[in-house]
Amino acid sequence: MNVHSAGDRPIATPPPNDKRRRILDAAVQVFAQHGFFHARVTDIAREAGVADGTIYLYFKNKDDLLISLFEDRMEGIIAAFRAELSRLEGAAERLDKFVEMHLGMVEREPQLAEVLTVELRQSSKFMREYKAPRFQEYLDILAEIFELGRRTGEFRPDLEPRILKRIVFGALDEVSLVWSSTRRDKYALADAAREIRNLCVRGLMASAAHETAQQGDRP
Amino acid sequence: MNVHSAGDRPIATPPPNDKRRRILDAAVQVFAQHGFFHARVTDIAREAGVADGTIYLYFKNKDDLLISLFEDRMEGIIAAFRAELSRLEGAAERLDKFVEMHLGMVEREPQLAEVLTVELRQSSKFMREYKAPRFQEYLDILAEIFELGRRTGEFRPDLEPRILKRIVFGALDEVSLVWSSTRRDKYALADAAREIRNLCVRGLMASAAHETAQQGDRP
Amino acid sequence: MNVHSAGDRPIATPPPNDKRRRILDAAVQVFAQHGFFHARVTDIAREAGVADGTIYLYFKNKDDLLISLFEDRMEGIIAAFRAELSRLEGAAERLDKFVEMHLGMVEREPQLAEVLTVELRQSSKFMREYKAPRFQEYLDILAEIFELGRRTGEFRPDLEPRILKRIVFGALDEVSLVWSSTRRDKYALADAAREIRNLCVRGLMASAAHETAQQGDRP
Amino acid sequence: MNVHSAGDRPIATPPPNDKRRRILDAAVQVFAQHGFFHARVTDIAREAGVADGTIYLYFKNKDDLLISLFEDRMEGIIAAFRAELSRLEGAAERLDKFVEMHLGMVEREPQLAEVLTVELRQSSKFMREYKAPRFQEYLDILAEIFELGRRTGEFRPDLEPRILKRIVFGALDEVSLVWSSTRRDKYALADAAREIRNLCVRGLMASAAHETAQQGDRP
DNA sequence: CATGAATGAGCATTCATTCAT
DNA sequence: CATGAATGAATGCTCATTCAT
Repeated sequence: MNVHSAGDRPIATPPPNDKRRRILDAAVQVFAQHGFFHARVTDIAREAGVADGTIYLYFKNKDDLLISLFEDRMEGIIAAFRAELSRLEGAAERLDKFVEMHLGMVEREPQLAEVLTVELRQSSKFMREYKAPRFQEYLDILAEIFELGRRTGEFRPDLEPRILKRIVFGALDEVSLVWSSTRRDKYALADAAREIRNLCVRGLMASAAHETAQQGDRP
Repeated sequence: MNVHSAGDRPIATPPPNDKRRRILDAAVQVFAQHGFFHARVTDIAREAGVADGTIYLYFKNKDDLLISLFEDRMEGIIAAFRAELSRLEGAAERLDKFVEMHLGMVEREPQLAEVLTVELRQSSKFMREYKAPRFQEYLDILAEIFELGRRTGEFRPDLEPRILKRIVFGALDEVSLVWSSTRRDKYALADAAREIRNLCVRGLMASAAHETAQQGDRP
Repeated sequence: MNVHSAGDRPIATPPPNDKRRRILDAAVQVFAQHGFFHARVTDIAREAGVADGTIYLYFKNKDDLLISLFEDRMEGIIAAFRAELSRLEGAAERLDKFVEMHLGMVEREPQLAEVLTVELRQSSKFMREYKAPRFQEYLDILAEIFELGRRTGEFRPDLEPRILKRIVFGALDEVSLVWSSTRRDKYALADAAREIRNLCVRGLMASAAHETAQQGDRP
Repeated sequence: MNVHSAGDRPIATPPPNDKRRRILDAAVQVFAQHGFFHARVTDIAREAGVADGTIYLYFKNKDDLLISLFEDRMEGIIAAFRAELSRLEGAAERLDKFVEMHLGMVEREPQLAEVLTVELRQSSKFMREYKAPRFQEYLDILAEIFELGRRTGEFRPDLEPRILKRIVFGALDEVSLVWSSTRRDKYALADAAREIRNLCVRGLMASAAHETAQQGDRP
């Protein structure tokens, strides 16, 4: 990302926190491949090209490594999402973009997606205290979209952003999980995106039926 | 369930497969409390009131215990769902019922719900081969509802049951997870049910906006 | 062996101690196949066609089963050896016969031979107290042959039966072990018998060399 | 052995592979005392003054520890034997030396002898694949002696080194086993050595009988 | 800062033995 | 006598974490 700054200093100077980054990158790979519990710290160290002990210079313990990984990656993702969304006006447009970006990320970095998705869940079991603030923030982007839509009258006034953010995230998450675990052979993520968008915009009911559905389509 | 028949036989008759059932019940508790990985076989044994070794008379190993638990419970759930749903006509009604039953189960047996939901995911990480056939069957109930709706014209003709079943399940699952992990203080599951139903029936858009939203917004 | 007596009683009457014998037979098979330590009592029970617990009606424990097996089989062997040897006059003839019978037994019942040979050794490690009286008796048959030869002047007067019995048994045992573990492909037991006999009768030295070897070498 | 060189270097220099050697030394003691199966890895660790886990840094598992122990010790023994034997001319002299060295080793290191002898046998039961190459090499030293004697005409031309090496090893082994397990009270190993030597040189037959049997050189 | 050898707590699993039927 | 389900003590091995260099 900060590629341009590279020329400013002698090339020999390693980027600050080179090791930390390499460890995090390695952790993504290893956690994604074996799952958090079966991942060995040694394997992460080897993958990162550092000694086992080095990991403990940057992270308190294995749990902390997962948490840090999560926070670190989410920070970037949240920033990117906010930047992109801020350029759009309507709530519907933004929701579309959110869905597109979420699934795009899954498609581009399936390993990362798997860690953020699957491993987070199980970790919440044993890290009861960890509230995953970045995850909340991520969800809040969604909530804000719903708020916006409600405020501007674009969306129904009776919708509950607090709940809807979970619903939409859950849908995205499940769809991503299937896609990445089945090695993308079942359906394209683009199809999933369209289906989610359709559900949000039109619901499930047959087009004409909509308004009429409530009153008169069964004579 | 068979409460009435209880009086018919001598009380002394021990329930068939008493031990197996007690172990499974104990496993639900212990897995839910500590998570699969942190759950100790010894704890399950103690909770079940049997010796450690007894567990291995009924299950191949700890993994098999989780899988068996999953299959066993899902079987009952699937049967109950099918029975209930078969009494309803419309796809929309059935979908409503499905949502209601899923969340009702979560509310009644949060521990079981957590195991079926959270632990299954992580287990799929390390039990790559386990395809969770009962879970597929459960999802298929959803898919069948969408098929039905599409066929009868009740639902949009362009919806994809294969994807939608994942979307709706993901939504239900996420909503359940939050509810059970936050100890129900955020919102009632009934609210979540209503929100999901609304999303399915009406989508997100403001009532009038619908058709117009697509064309009218961009003159 | 006692086949003739079978007709004397109703066929239905099972031979006394039928179970005990079946268990011992099974133990030979299972011990030979897996070794004493890796042999499971359950496997012996299955092979014998009895329940696990039944074994403990006839034997104190797994160790006792091995010991009993040993005593039981050795008893028969010793009796047979004594009977056969008593019909021969000379010590050399008897030694020949002993070698022939020992290796013959190995050839006919390799499984039994393996248990008596290999498993006994390791058991002596952990059953420090067990003196294997039948084994001593077996060795004594050999010692008696040497005694006889010494007394009659057939053998050298300076030989030590106490030690020679071990030497000859060790030779037989090792040769048997190799033969049975290599699945008889290296050499025939008959060759080994001849070699042992030659060693005893002629020693290793070239025929003429004998006396001269002792004096002529050191002038 | 390298006692003199001790003064040459700073005492602080730790022997290379200190831990590995200590573990092997400890294993000899513990295996000899309890037998392979009853020996606990924990006990070996304590005896070696290392942690349990340390053993697994040097050896794959308990089996591998036994095998490594065997290979390691045999290597030294084989080298020492070859060195010593190469200084002797005749086959008979070499055979004498072999017997002397084998029993000398048993006398000096009874624990090691017991492990190499007893535990190897039982291990071959469960480590079917392990061919004990060093043991073969050890036996081959014997075979070579017989070959030499046969070639030079010192020994009978009809002897079979392949079989005789087993016979002599078996004799030595059995004699050693008894000596070490009876805590040397029965006979001195020197007696056993003499007895084996006599058997090889003169056979068992009374002197007169001997030559007369063949030709009659004693009036 | 970095290393990686050493640590040792922790746990799933086995299997000889028992005993209620 | 016979059964075989149940027991629970016993142990090999793993791997997160430390710390001397």
